[in-house]
Amino acid sequence: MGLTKTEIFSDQQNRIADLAKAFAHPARVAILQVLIAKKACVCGDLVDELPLAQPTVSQHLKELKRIGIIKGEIDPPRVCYCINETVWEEARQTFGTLLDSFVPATCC
Amino acid sequence: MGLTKTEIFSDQQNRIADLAKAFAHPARVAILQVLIAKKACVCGDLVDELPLAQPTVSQHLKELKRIGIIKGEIDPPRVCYCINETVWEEARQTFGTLLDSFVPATCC
DNA sequence: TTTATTAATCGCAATATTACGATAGAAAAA
DNA sequence: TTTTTCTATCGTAATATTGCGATTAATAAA
Repeated sequence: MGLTKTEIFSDQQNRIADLAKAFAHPARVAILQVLIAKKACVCGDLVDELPLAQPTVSQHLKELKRIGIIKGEIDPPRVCYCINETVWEEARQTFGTLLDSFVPATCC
Repeated sequence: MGLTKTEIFSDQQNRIADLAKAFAHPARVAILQVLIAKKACVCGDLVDELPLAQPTVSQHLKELKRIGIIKGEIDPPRVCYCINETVWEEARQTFGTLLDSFVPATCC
């Protein structure tokens, strides 16, 4: 089917999954790392930094914007992208809480 | 194409992406949460806990095993799944480091 | 106005993912 | 041995994702 049954999971579970998608592709990881490294926001130099075609980069940027973890400021003819501090913090909290919720115990 | 060009990204970037995939689907988030909640490892009750068919759950478990974040001990006819402490810690470190690497600055 | 520059979008092709019914396999229980 | 129980795998269908060439849109520059 390829259709995730989002309606049968909690909002929290769906949000975690969405936030994780921001990091679930190496190109998006690379994009985020570049945005972090260049403290100021990088514009279309992203295309130069990455071994991907411009439309492909643009598509990943769109996905990251959909998730909310980056934002783009239009400064024609360029667009300036940067990390969305609020959502980044949400991700930090979310994954922090989730990853800290496991307490090792004797198991299998 | 649908084919991620893994070879053009670093091992680190590919590993981050893979670890993120463990959390990038609400069903897998749910599975991991169940495994954490039942301190001991849960067997096939996962199917009862989740609103998904048994083959679907099995497929998600396979993906989680591929990533390494869970392990399954065969105890016929059951299989006992649990969090792989080592890989979970790797994820904690990985996402911790990544998410802490962003320092807010004046931007767009 | 014409020409660059930059980035989004369209359209397509290829592959991946998600889901599940049906089936198979493996071992315990009857 | 037959049956039951549990889980993996197969096969299939539907949708999603990834990637890119070509095009478009928007603005600045010439």
